[in-house]
Amino acid sequence: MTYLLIDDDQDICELLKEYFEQFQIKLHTALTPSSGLLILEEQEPQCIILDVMLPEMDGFSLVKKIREFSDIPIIMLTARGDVTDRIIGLEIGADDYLPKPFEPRELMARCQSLVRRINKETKSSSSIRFVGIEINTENKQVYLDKEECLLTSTEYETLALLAKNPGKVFSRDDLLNEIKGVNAELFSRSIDIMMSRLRKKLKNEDNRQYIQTVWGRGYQFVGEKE
Amino acid sequence: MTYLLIDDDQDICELLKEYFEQFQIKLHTALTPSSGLLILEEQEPQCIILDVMLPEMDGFSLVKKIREFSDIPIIMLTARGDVTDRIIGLEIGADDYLPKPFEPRELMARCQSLVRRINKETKSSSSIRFVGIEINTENKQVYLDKEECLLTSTEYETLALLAKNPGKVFSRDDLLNEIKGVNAELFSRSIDIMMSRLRKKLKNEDNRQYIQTVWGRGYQFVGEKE
DNA sequence: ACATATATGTAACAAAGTGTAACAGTGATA
DNA sequence: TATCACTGTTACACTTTGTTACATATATGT
Repeated sequence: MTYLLIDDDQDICELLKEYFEQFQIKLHTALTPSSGLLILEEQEPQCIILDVMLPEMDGFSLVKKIREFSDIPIIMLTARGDVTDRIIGLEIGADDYLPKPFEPRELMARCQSLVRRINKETKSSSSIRFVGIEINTENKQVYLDKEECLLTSTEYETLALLAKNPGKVFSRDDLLNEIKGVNAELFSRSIDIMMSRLRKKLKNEDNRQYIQTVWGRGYQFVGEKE
Repeated sequence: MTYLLIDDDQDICELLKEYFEQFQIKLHTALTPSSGLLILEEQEPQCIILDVMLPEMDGFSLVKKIREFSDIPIIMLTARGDVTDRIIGLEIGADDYLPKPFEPRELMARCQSLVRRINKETKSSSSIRFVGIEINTENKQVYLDKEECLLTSTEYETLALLAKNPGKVFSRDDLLNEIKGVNAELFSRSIDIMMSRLRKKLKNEDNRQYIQTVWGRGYQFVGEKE
């Protein structure tokens, strides 16, 4: 678990860092929005805690900026009693707020509640599900419209890798490295052949295409979330 | 939009019912947990607002009960300043709380924030829709008057980029950078050709032009919102 | 109005990337 | 050994994309 706190009060940063550590949560802290954005990119935290009053840029603008590229849960720290602040924050895209001063325990509870909810929505169980397909990563079986679909191990690994990152484009290199482990020869068509075989097996009645070619770049998984 | 309020204070129920109506939100109200559960089953609201103090059964037990069969967003109304109440609520599975007394506008903002988040996570609007065209960004398919329109990956990416920013003009540079990633050579006509091909494929019966040339500057998407 | 320079639309061609059938090699198993 | 499932190679057809070339459209100066 990694969270990010953006607050210009060094004392609060230190305090919360220690408090969160007790619960095995790594709390990265940033005193300015710009350094916060950097950490956000590098560490990919599960949750952001944000003070409304910040140097450089106020908290609302920062929320807007983050929302341009990420759906990460955001909790804002506002001045007590300032209702409009809280409403604006929520309307802009924050997920929660906490009036200052607050108890660390409450902040923790709110973070965990948010993160739990998001995690449940996204991954949760050991199955990756999209409309018409279920990929059980535990016993490595694939179901097409509830029908079991028999894949070879390579086919399964490839599909699972793609489906874990829907929309992400994997080059043939990436795939060879991820699946075969080593960097095999690049001028091989083996990936193409495997994709062809995989696609043939994944044909269901809707004629849905789960694996899509991105010309000149590789392959990607596409599917509608259930 | 349908929400459910469970509160034994008849006045608050009436007040909020009227307030929410202004925003085209149907607020069902229940004075007791048992009747609340009934409504929950029948109406399938998108969000539940719950008073902590209730007859029959306290709010926390009710949250637990609801959580046994549903992940619906729950907002709890607590007595002001009672931190433990709020923490317990969150830990048990509520998604948010609001201390009494509260402003209706804030309650509304919190509800909408929660519902928006859930909808984004699950299904809902992963499609960009305009009159006569639908761009499903999840499975990357385009429909013209409900008819599937087969685009190549470059064509799709270009269309999606333009349609995500209707009215915004993209220069050929912008497009090359966004689609190809790098800043390819500028004196190429490849974008023009692709637009030509894309336009040809996007011809529907109305002869609507979704992609418009902005002379000397680039291209933009135009479409009527449904 | 006209000429000129510059932008854009698109057909036709060329180059590169991809799909897949058919065959071949590999290793496991009986 | 024979069999079988799995994976990779070759070969060829097809798709996607970019280039050239020319027609057309727009802006600007005289």
